[in-house]
Amino acid sequence: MKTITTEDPTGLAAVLRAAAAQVIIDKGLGAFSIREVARRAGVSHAAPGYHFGDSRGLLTALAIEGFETLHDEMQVAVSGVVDPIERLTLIGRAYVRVATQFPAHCEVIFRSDVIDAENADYERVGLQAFGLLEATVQAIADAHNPGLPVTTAARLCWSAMQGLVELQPNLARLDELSGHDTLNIEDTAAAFTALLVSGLVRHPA
Amino acid sequence: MKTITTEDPTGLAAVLRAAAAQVIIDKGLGAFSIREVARRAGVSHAAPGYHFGDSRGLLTALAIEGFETLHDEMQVAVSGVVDPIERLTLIGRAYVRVATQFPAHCEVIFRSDVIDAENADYERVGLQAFGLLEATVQAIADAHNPGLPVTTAARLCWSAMQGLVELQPNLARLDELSGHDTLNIEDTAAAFTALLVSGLVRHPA
DNA sequence: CAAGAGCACTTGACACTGTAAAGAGGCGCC
DNA sequence: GGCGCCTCTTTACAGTGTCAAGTGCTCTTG
Repeated sequence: MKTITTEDPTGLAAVLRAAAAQVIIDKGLGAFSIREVARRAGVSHAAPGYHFGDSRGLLTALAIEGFETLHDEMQVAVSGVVDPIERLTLIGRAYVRVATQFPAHCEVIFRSDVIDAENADYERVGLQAFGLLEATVQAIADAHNPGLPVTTAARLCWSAMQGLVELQPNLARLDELSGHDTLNIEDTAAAFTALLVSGLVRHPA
Repeated sequence: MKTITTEDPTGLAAVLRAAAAQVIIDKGLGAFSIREVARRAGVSHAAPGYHFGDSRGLLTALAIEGFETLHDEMQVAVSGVVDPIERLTLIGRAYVRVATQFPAHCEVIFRSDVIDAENADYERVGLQAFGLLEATVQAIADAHNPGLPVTTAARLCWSAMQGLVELQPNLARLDELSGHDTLNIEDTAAAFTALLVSGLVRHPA
């Protein structure tokens, strides 16, 4: 289990990843610059190239770290919890929490225009993380709805959480314009999960 | 009603927008270059700067066009349909259809790192598009579930669709790896809507 | 212990980028 | 006719990604 290095990373590669994340946070992915990363790490402008090939390689490494953290945090969040619906809720919360805590990593995860989405490690950790979610949805199906199309449902849950993460700035702005105060993103995720579980339509009891 | 100019745009600004979209499609947003846009439009490299200020301005213009098209297409899709659930399904289909048809525009819509998300027109057309969705969810609540938290539900729907659009390449790759064939994205959107409406859990009848 | 090999970088170079400033040409209007 | 504006072009410059070559350092091997 390897997560994002937050304190005193050893090895230049880890230092560079951390610096890259910070650059994305400070200047945005659109203004990301590999030379700026090198500058912050206190090394020559070509050092990142040695470790990661090119900027795509560096960002891919970040995406992999992000997926790993996502998987680990979701795993930790559900440990000891048996009720599958509760597990799904905790997974959703963990998802958006990681996205909030490591915005740079999560911003890069699905941006196939700047990362190498066919990287073997990327695919492996991605599958691993998605597998965790799918197993939980499967457990819900087993317990409450045998006819549920599990794969589709799991993809819907993932889409909803990723969509929430992406839309978050716009939703916050929406709240700002309309006056009501913004709901915590983790609570929004929990509210989404509740709706996903029970549906938009009230069924006859 | 103004949509994306697909044939013979008049005026350099429109030509530049169209060229920009094509550059994003061909080289990806990560490799987007304003000079390349100018080259394709057959003008000097500084011409886009005159019309849009900087690259952020150009991409913001694209995002606005995207929101407008989204709104118009969703509107057209539901015209004449009264059943709110059917309307929601059609809106979802329209959403992913537009995203497929104009990938460059939709790729840029929520990327606040490369666009100016506080642009007044951007906010206006965004609100307009979201309003259409929210009204439909409200109609569902009125007809089938008065207790539904409409705003949250509408945001969930939007998140799910945007998430689907973003995850689409990964989902397709997932299918590829596991053998089954990929479902059409529009059909996936419809399946998502069906699940959103009825929920993950089967309720006692 | 000296020679070599390989690793982890640095230096230098090049083509390309975004953006600002100044220039140029055409057009309508007083 | 001259003036000013609108629309673009030219010129310039600092910054960028990436490649090739160079540099020191360590570790191995004879």
